[in-house]
Amino acid sequence: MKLTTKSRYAVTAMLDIAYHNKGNPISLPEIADRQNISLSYLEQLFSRLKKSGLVESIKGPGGGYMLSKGADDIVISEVIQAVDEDLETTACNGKSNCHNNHQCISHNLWQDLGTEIKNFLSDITLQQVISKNNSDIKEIKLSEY
Amino acid sequence: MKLTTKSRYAVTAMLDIAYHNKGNPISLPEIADRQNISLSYLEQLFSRLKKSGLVESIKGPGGGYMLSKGADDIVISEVIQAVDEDLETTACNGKSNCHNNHQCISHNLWQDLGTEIKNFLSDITLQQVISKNNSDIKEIKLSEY
DNA sequence: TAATAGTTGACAATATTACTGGGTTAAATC
DNA sequence: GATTTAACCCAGTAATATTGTCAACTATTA
Repeated sequence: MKLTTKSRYAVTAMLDIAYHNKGNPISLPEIADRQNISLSYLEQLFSRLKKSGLVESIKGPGGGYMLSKGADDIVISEVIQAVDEDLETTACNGKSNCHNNHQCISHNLWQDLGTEIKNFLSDITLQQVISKNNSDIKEIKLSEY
Repeated sequence: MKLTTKSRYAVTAMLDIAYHNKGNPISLPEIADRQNISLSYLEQLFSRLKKSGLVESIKGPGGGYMLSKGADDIVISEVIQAVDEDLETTACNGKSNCHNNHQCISHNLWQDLGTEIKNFLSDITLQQVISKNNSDIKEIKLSEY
């Protein structure tokens, strides 16, 4: 489970769709403008998101992308995995170049942590992030008065 | 808070030191061998880890690196930040190129999530990861008999 | 004191990844 | 049917990660 600007863009774009979705598809130029991500790059990301079955596309004017599941049915980790395709294998996974036990143990150390991070991101849906943000906004608005 | 192979190497190396530390310093060639990381790269990473005050070095034969604090006093997030130096600013942070509210909201969406991830990694110490792993090992050894 | 094992730093070279730009195809509207 | 809008595809460039090499410098040990 890597976590780079690439995955951030992907998650941000997915959040953008979930947030602005009113039943109609959202076009990439829209997202590119709102999120300051280059259109070309978004296209590449969405190519992967589509392959992973997270979004559906409609061509032509008025077209764009829609979530293929509900926003409360898509977790952050699957968005990240869709664009990263990283199997995250450590060098010592049953291979012969494992000299001793210590090496295996050290490798396991990270894997444990990696699993925890993944579990964490598997517990958060797009909808949860949006809802949390909306309540923050409400608080801000309230405090203005 | 980025999370790349680079930060994984740094965390793994720190875990390696914490795990093998018996009061004596651990040399980078040892770690490079155990973790299959190139020595050059480790040197670069530890240059940063030292600048951040996470490790201390002893030169000469028998030398190497030691944790400058206890393993239960070093959290994962500070290791990652030491090698990544990433301020992680979104494009719309009080800048003038924020066209509308929607853009700000979308940017905030990620920042909320990023904060949660960081908090999560700030709650885990090196020692916790190692202890968890040790108990796993005990279970494995028990099941062998 | 000489030799050795180790850290430290600088730098170049390469491999990988992030990102950009230009064209093609499909659908909708005029 | 021409034009527009948007997805889609492919090549190129820029940035970053990773490895390699060389040269000090430092402490240990013989």
